[in-house]
Amino acid sequence: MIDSARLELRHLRYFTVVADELHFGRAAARLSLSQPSLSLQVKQLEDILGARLFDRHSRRVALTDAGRVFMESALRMLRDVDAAVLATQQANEGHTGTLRLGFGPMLMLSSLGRAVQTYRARHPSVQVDLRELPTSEQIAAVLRGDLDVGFVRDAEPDARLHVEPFAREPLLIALHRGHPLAAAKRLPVSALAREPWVLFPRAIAPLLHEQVMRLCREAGFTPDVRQESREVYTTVGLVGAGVGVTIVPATVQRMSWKGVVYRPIPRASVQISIVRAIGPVRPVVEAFLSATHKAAAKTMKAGV
Amino acid sequence: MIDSARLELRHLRYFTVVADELHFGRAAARLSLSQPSLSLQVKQLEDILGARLFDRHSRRVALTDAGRVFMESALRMLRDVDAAVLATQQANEGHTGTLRLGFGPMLMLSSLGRAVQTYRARHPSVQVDLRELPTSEQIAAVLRGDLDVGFVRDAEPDARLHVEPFAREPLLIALHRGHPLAAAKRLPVSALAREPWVLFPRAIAPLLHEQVMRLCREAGFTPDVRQESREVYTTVGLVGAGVGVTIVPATVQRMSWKGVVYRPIPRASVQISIVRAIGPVRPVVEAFLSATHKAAAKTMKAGV
DNA sequence: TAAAAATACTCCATAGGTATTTTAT
DNA sequence: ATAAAATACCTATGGAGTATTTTTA
Repeated sequence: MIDSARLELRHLRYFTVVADELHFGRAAARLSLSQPSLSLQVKQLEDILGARLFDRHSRRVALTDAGRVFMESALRMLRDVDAAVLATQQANEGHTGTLRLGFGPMLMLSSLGRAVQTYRARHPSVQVDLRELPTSEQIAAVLRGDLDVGFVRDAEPDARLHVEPFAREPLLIALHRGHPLAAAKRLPVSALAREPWVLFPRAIAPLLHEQVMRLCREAGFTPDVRQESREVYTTVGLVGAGVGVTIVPATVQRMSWKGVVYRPIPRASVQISIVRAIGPVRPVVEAFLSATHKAAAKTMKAGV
Repeated sequence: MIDSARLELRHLRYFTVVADELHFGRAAARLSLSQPSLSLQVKQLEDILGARLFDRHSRRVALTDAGRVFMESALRMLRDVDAAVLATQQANEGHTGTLRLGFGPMLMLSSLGRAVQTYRARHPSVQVDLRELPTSEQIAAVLRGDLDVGFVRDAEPDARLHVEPFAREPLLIALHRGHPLAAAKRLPVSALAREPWVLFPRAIAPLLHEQVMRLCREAGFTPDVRQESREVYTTVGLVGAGVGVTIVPATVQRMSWKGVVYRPIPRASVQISIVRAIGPVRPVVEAFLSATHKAAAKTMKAGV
């Protein structure tokens, strides 16, 4: 007689109050229920369990041994129910869960890093997985569903993706400190026309690559790329070694590499975009995005 | 909106199947339910929780983060429910709980001890509390509800108590091994007429005391009690020290005291009774009593 | 005798059914 | 075009109410 399928939380709620009051009348009042209805439900519970839970003497109600055992379980289960409801609501509001973020080279050293730190502090129950990846890999991961959000420097329009601006990052000329041009505080891009260049391959970040090319074109030359390098770290290393000059996003400055100096390029900046798959957004992601947008607005105002 | 009071186990049962199948139609079939009814109940659950649990695409159903969180809790709670029902039934059938037994001096060394050992082995989840107490204290404890069952050697009729026979215990003459009478293998009670006696006070066990007196009366004398002693252990010790002779229940022989010898008294025995409060009997007690009666019947047959 | 639970009934809220529509692939 | 969930509407089980009886201290 595995009749426990008929058991409902209602039975537990009623039972615990009766067990607490040891008086059907008072218990019924506490439950805003009539005494006969309550008696019936308790009786039904005893029937389902196949166990008597109360000893009814007309002047006194007492728990049986089985009743005491069931009372312990019932109280724990009702507590668990509340906890489960709460946990579910927390998850629904994006306060718990896992957030998988991708970001382009060194972007964690930019304002994005501060935004993530703030978010983590305010959502300690969210596990944030961070992965530094080139644009193409971020986009592939986002499309596969392996990544919730990507922060990329050169988002191309894509029908399968939702792209929105996050921040702008100035571009800088990077050159060896011992280089004759390093003497000047301000340096036009045109000054780099005759210099050997170090640059990442186009495939790594097509839009950024295009932008660098445009800057050169506007300065009246095509850069003489002597050395390609897939990693910014390597690129800057090569500049520091005097192999050539290059143009990098401003955040790279944070990694103050010995022997490399940076010079601003007025009005030249790259767009950092937030990339995610179209369609429904998980609550954790939703919460992160809204927090991030607020942070972005703040840094905008602060002018950083 | 603490609407979780509307939550029922039905919701959990339905939800877990849908979450398992990720298909409302198949889940409904597994639950022997129509698809619309199931959809409605799941919707109601989502309303109660204030959280969406499934992402419904017309060809595919997927759990949300909140749904995954709730699924874990729901499965655990349903397991707990079954466990609670089982534990309650176990308690109801007397397989768990606490059994508080009282017993007269040394009775654990008699067949009662074996009965208790057997019961413990067969009911390992029952906690058996044992207390050696004189008759009067056992009766008081049983009446207070501090003791479930008492095993006493001299149960007087009492309207507030339920008394039934458990076993009979022969009576023995106890005397010092160096005593001249110790030479005889068989010894009539009348031989003790001129001897000094050691005996417990009447209040300790009125019926047993009365029985000893009757045996002496039938042998034609009144015992000359030189020393009273409340504890059997002490009484036997005094006999061993040569202070006097006495009559004791046979179980006392088990404690083979140096210098004390025992001689049978034909046809003289004391009734060991099971004493408990009238009224409903807890399942553990019920199970113990029926086991004990079986054990008693067996030792009867075996003639021990 | 009186307090308290159990019975006997009535009612309606809602779980569940059937038929159909909507939706997204 | 079709599979699958949602919607609309209906039915009936059973939870809850009122009135009353039964029980035992």
